[in-house]
Amino acid sequence: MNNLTISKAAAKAGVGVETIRFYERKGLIEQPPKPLDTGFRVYPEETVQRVRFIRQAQEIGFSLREIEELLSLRADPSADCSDVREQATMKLEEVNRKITQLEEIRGALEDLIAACPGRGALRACSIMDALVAATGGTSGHANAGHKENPR
Amino acid sequence: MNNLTISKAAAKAGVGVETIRFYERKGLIEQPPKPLDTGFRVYPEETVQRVRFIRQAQEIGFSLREIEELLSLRADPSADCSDVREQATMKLEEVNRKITQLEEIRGALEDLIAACPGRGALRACSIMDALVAATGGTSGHANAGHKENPR
DNA sequence: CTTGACTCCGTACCATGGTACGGAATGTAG
DNA sequence: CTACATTCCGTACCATGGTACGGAGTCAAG
Repeated sequence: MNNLTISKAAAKAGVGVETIRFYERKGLIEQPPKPLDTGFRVYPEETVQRVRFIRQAQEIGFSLREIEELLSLRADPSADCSDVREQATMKLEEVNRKITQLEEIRGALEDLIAACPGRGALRACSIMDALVAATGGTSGHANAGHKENPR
Repeated sequence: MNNLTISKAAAKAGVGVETIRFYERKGLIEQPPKPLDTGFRVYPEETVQRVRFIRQAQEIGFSLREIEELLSLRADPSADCSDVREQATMKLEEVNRKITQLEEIRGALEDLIAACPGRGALRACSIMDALVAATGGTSGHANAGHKENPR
């Protein structure tokens, strides 16, 4: 039986049955038709892919609404390209912003790790210190070393 | 008066007063003591920084609990360095995973944008198509990098 | 000293993203 | 054919992350 029933599709996508149904209700994935003769639906592989994508996108801070927007972007030659293009460009900018923020945090974590066993424990004692040092904190106390990057 | 009352601190951090209080209750930021003579609390600049950090971290998919963990990581020379180091390393790996996922989505968006006005509309018609093309689709997940589409 | 804005604190309510429950129909193994 | 699992569907409940409300105190201006 290669037929993906809902529980098999869910298992393959790494979620529970209820989650699949929930996404169907929300319109994030489409509910396959019920084979008229019998009662149980059969899910295509694509659904599994979509669910996996949804979970990935959630992990990096997209809401289900935003994910729906991402998924509905299609470069259909018959559709209005300039519209799709614009939307995709906006999403792309958002993605780039997120990457930038993550890279800042990455830098701070690296500073923290570097500062830790090195006995010279005066610099970058916390994430906040590392970030303030890196971004040139607006006021108050500041500066310990890392790359300069004043805004 | 340079004294940050709660509403000024909130405005400076770009959130509402209630959000500040909510974070206090959750222990994400500390509540400044009430100056005994008078009734209103005064917030240090650091609180503004922290709140901004919290919001940034939320945008990239960290929960408040995780953010608290991030914020409590301190390379205090008197603390157990190997513990801090381990935790920070785990967070770092998580951050790197997120960056990788974002880069995948970025690649897919770029493919989509590239496919759009170029009338050769056969490749990368949607995010899912672009991702499937990039990662080699069917069940396993594999290499990143988004050129090529062995259809 | 009154007025209006702001603070403090507790409690209530809200949206998002699920998870659980229960009864009826269906499918599949022995 | 019987038993047990699975599906289907609706409704209820849950945790997270806030937002709103209301009463009482406080502060600053006029």
